[in-house]
Amino acid sequence: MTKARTHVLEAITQAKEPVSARQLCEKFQSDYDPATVYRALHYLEEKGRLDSFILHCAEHGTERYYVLHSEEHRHWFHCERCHRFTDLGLCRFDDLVAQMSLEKGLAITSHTFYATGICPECRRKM
Amino acid sequence: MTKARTHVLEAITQAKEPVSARQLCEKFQSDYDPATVYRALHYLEEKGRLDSFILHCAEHGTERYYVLHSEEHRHWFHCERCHRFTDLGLCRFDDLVAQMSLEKGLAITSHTFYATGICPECRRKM
DNA sequence: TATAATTTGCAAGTGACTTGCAAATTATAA
DNA sequence: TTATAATTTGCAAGTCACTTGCAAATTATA
Repeated sequence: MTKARTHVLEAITQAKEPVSARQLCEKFQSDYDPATVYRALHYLEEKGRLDSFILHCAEHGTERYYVLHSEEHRHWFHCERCHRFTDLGLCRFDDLVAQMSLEKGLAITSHTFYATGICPECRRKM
Repeated sequence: MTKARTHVLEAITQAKEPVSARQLCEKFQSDYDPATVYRALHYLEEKGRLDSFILHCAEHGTERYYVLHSEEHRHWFHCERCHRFTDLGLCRFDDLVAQMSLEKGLAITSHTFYATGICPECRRKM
């Protein structure tokens, strides 16, 4: 592991919620080139240390977010105000997805789910 | 309605499955500038005639897809081989989403769901 | 250590849009 | 129906989130 990769992994470990590539590029802008950050993310995901997903939000556009890899499949809520994520826990859609799969004869290998709205903290401030 | 907007809306109506902006730009490349196609899509969505969502697939990257607007919230399956969509029917996640919302005190205003894998036609050809 | 293999920074390139602006359409008024 | 006002279009350039080529700098292996 090189310094860049170690630092990127540490940043994501400490975040405890999904972090976008752009956030990491900003955080490390005085240490590493964006290309290095992106390459570190690819490397870490390829090595199974990170998971990622793409989410679109009106304010930040379409970005890829990274979390530490886990065997368990989780879903996230994204706050439209503060842009922080809330863990929605382990996936509870497996039965419904299996049912859809059966109904249409599909071989569903993965699914994407996320919820958006306002988190409790932001609601309090409204 | 101008000609461009009418033609874009017709193309989406005939497709009966989500169509990407890029597909429409290609279809109309000899008739309209891509900027016009994009502007027509914004106009039609703004006027409530279209709904859209963003989906990322390995082969086509991240693109916005458009369908005719409907009051009912539906979800789609995207085939990784032929890139066609299969309608998964009306949303069945409302109860689960409400439950997540309650558990975490979130004001969930929308959610995104899509499944990916191989459709029956592509599976037959494997 | 010396040498081989890998990674990094920089700059340029991509893909999916987005925007400024003048010309062409379309809508409204007379 | 035509004059005028408002909107839309095409073109070219710009933006944003990456991606890539290549030589220099690191890191790994002998």
